[in-house]
Amino acid sequence: MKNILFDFISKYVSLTEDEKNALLSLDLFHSVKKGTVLLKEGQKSQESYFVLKGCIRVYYMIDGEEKTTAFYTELDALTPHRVLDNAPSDYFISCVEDSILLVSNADMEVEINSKFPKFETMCRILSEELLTKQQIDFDAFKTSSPEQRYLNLLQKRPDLIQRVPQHQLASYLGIKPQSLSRLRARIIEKNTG
Amino acid sequence: MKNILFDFISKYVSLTEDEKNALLSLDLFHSVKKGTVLLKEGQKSQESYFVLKGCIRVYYMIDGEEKTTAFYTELDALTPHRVLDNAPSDYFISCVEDSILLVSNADMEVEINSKFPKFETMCRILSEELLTKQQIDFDAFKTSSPEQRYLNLLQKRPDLIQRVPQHQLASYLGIKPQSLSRLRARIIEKNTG
DNA sequence: TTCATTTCTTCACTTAAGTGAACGAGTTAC
DNA sequence: GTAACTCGTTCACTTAAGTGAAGAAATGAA
Repeated sequence: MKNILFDFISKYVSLTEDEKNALLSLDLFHSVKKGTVLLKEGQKSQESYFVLKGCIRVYYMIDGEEKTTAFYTELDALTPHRVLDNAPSDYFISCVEDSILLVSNADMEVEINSKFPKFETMCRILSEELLTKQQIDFDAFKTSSPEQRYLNLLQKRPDLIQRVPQHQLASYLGIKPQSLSRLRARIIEKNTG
Repeated sequence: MKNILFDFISKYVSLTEDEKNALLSLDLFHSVKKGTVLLKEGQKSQESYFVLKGCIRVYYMIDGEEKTTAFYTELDALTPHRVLDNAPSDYFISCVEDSILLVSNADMEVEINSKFPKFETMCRILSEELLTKQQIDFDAFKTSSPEQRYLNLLQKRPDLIQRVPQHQLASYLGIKPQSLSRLRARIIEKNTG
């Protein structure tokens, strides 16, 4: 697990042994069971998550229905956006699979940033990358139909289709589970006959 | 115009007269006619835009159809995301109305940032704000139907509905102009009885 | 002004997603 | 082991968006 983390960081900044040890001393690693809810609607989100292994999910509860808006898998970082304005969350975060997460809170970030300015640099770069990815994903979603979104997902994140329940995948694509079933049948139909 | 800019900046950092003059000496202000295309698909985008007056629009050309993904109006900032990885743009930016824009390029930003570190601070805060807004908008889009999106737009940006052509608005909502007409008729029907 | 173009709406028809119900295949709990 | 639940699929029906055509209104250009 340590290696996964340090390999990831090394893409952005290089760390000394001291810095690595300082990071490890913070007790960042957490094992989380499938189904665990990390953040509930109404709570003030204090923590950021980095996925080392497994999958976590963001969803809203609207008219009694879950609406999934994002999945985070290996090497994805999730900083709840309400952290900034400190308003209570209007969504949930939960664990799709048994996962190993790196969990940090604001205090830890202040501590590590003050000791090692490198981390701030890395965070800035990461947040710019995130913004770019976000914009590209948003544009792709807006400019395509549910079927195109599904085919796109099949290309870009084929693992998700295997590891995530269909009804969560459906709402991520902006449709109902029944429609996803139909849509899949339609695609198979096209390719077979 | 100058005042609009400095009032905006003062929300983030306070500037000395020297700094204000340095900014003004850069010749940032540009008047742009309605219909002008600021960036074409295939070009490498070098410029960032800040809208002082008017409205600009981002759109993709897919199968010969324009798909509008964003409108930027007074006090909105648009930094084309491909700037970061320097790949050619896959979208267009054009002027919806006669507008007054603040246009900057990478060279200017380097110059002003090196002279006045305050600007870098402001840019970091702005980019965090932008990421948060983006995430909220994306979630709202994903979790709602075209009709809900239209009603939401009516609440949040009623001016857009007046100043933007319906067919651009329609593609922004993810539907065809005919469907937007129908949708509007349906809403009026409901409210009338 | 006049002609042409763009823009918006309406209509009839097609296609795909929403809804509610039902069923079988797993899973989980007791 | 069995009952309860979850999950995915299918079906029939409803609703809303896509499509192509047509026409009225507004806009722009010669």
